[in-house]
Amino acid sequence: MNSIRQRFSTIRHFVLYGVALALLVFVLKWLHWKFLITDLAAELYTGLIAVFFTILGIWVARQLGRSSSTPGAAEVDTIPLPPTGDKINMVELEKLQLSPREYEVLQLLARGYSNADIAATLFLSVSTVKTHVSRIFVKLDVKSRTQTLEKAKRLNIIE
Amino acid sequence: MNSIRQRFSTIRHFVLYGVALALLVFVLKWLHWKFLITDLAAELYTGLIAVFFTILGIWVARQLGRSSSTPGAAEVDTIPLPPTGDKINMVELEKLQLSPREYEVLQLLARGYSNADIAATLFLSVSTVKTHVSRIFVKLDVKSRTQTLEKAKRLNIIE
DNA sequence: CGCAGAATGGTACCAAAGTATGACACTCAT
DNA sequence: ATGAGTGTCATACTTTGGTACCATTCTGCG
Repeated sequence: MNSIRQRFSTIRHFVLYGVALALLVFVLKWLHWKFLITDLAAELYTGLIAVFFTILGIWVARQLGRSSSTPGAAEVDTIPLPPTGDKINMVELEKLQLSPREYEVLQLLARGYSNADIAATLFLSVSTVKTHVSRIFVKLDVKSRTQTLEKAKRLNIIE
Repeated sequence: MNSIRQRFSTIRHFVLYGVALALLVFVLKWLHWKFLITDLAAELYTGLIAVFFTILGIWVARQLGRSSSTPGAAEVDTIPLPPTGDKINMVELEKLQLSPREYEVLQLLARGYSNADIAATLFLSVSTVKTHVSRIFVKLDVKSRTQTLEKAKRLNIIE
């Protein structure tokens, strides 16, 4: 519950969601009108709705997935992590006191992402990524991203 | 694309996907017929398609989400993950055609060593280490040491 | 309300990583 | 002996990573 509230707590998210919904209604109305004119549009109608809602579903899943992958979030909202082989060491993870955002960055870091990659993925500036990464270094007591990877792998705090 | 293939590699996935598609076609056909009878069904038609594809989108996202990582280079791996335990995957290791010295460097690299660290450990100059590392990058098809670590971990070619 | 903490972003600067290219010596098999 | 492969090292250059310091905005809490 908290994580959902947290996700949509910023104004930006509300605006984005609103715009998306408005766009959806608009497209549906337009398609509906178009649909009444010619029968050929029926297939197009179906197809477009399918594509739109598939993308919407992906987006929803990603939104939910983000909040479910944060540490310290005691309650996970309905969506459990997909069956991963080895479990993440939550004990060690809690010890590090990483913020949710920092853990997100850490996960991308562990996949070999560059700062620019992380920035692009999370829609951040490189500056912000650097800030997060630096804080991660302090909390993990390491001096480089390769050491971070090694330690994260050793502590088993990433999938 | 390859990650998708990887996801659908098991027979169970094929069966599930086939059943889902068959069900979809059936429902669509039925709804289409129903639609010709009464105009009220149009809204239901749209709604059901929307719900179905939203769920499909969520499913797709969750299938792709946890394993597909596309850093800047946008290169995809064809290698199926070997479910080996702790032993080093000699098969993959041989494929890479790393020279003995290169493998030595790789092992230190995987421990989070900097180029200077590696040079000091192996009694080499930093230049030499850089050369080795560059060749490792080419053979592993990566662009940075963090990507190297990630891939080496995934291929299970280091301890 | 005011404050702490999280998240974001910026500038400036230095260190490290990475690329490109060339060179030299050694081994080993054809 | 010749060429391929390896290992070594160098210079010059570009890119990325990392640190330090500061500012702004938003949220949660007492």
